[in-house]
Amino acid sequence: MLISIDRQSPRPAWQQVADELCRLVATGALGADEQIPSVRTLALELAINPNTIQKAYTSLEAAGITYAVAGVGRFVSPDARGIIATRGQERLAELQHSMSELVQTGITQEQLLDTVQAAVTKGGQA
Amino acid sequence: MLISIDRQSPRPAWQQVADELCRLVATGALGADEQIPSVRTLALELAINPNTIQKAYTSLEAAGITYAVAGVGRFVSPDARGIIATRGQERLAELQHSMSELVQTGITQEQLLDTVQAAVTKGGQA
Amino acid sequence: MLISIDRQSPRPAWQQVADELCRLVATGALGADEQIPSVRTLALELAINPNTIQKAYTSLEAAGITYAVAGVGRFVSPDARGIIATRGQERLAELQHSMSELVQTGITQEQLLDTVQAAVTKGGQA
Amino acid sequence: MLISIDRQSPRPAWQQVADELCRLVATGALGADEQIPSVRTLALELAINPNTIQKAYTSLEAAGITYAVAGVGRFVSPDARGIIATRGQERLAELQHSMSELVQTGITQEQLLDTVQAAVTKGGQA
DNA sequence: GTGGTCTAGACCACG
DNA sequence: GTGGTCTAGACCACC
Repeated sequence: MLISIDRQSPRPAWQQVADELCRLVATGALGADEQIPSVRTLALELAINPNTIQKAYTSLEAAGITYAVAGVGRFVSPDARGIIATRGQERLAELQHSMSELVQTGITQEQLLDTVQAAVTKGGQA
Repeated sequence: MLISIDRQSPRPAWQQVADELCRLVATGALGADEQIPSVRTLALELAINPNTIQKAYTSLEAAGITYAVAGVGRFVSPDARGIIATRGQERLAELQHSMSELVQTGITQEQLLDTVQAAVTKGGQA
Repeated sequence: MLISIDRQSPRPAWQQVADELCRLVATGALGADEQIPSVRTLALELAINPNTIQKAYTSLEAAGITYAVAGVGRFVSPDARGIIATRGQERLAELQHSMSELVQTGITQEQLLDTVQAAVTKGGQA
Repeated sequence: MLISIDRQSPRPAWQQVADELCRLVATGALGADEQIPSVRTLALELAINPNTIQKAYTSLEAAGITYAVAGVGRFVSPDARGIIATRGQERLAELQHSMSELVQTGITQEQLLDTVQAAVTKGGQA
């Protein structure tokens, strides 16, 4: 379970956990109906409070990305990838907003294109 | 002064105020050594507590973007634009990170380039 | 925690608190990633308003000397000592300026050297 | 009247004016019983509020460094240099305190001695 | 009038 | 429990 969180990040820990799980699903490391670690297990592994994992799992379930089977465990929803893809479109819209702000402060189109290029190269490798 | 803040936003009010001031400086609406509204004036105008404005102004001064003259007022620092430009570069690095994450979830390079195009168009008009 | 502030001093309380923390880091009493007292705890101990401590801590964080983990606490930044050392160099430059002014009013080099000697003796003991 | 003040300095303007006059007396540019500029004149020259000059002059008179002759003007006291020299001793004590603090943060005696050397050289030239 | 500091008390998110 | 934000109102120094 290649999950890691940054405790110094301003981003809440529970959100980082949820994001990481989404990433594993998006990259195919976690397939449909595959089981994800229990709250207790993941809490021990990441050395953070179980409540934090619980909150992350609750948000994932609310979004329809996972489903729980009482007494058995949690599993990746069949349509998880679709939901995550939709979220990606929303984040893209936010990115556009950030970029247009940067343009106003003097960032050129060329710099943005270079950044895209670097991001694609970096993201493709990983 | 063309400053407005969104009280619904999760972003702290004081940060929004600071951002708006930065924007005015970046776009050239506020030049070097130009006076900015007093704490009380802006507080009245935006209908928020003076301490919140004070916090915004303190952060700007800590960043070297403005300077205060006791009993007189606050002014835009001569090297404010340079500092803001530097910040832009840092935000660009963060954007790259976000983009590489999106690439992993299936966003294509073409979609990113379209987003850049839209952002430049939108940012250039404003 | 061996922190004490002088309420009579013209120096703001929040700055005194920040200075004391820096001193503890500089002397090694507080090591990297070590936790510092919570806002409320220190406020009770020093019998001043929590907001004043908060202001001190915010300034330390802005300077990169500490970092906060939401819901957990504040910790000494790994490069805190380096930052404090840099600040020391800046204060040294200010001291030089003060000294050259004193020289103009008739203070001799010998008197300055005696002062340095006394300061080193005093500072070394503490 | 080689007087200049720094409006961006955290040091109050009236104190800067008083300091500058002290400096002129200490260096001998202004001799005993010599007349100093009127409040109005100096205010115009420095382009600052007359009240500020007034405050500076009041503090100088309270310290016995100048004396006023009603309807005529203000003049340097005969014992002005002595008073300023005494003040220098007090500032020296403050400097010692600052230096001992710096020593605690890791500044070495050698660095301090170098600083003294530089200050003497710089102050002697001026 | 200006900025700066401090107090008191409230609310929220995070863990 | 932690830190972060916001409000309300007070006092001070400076110009």
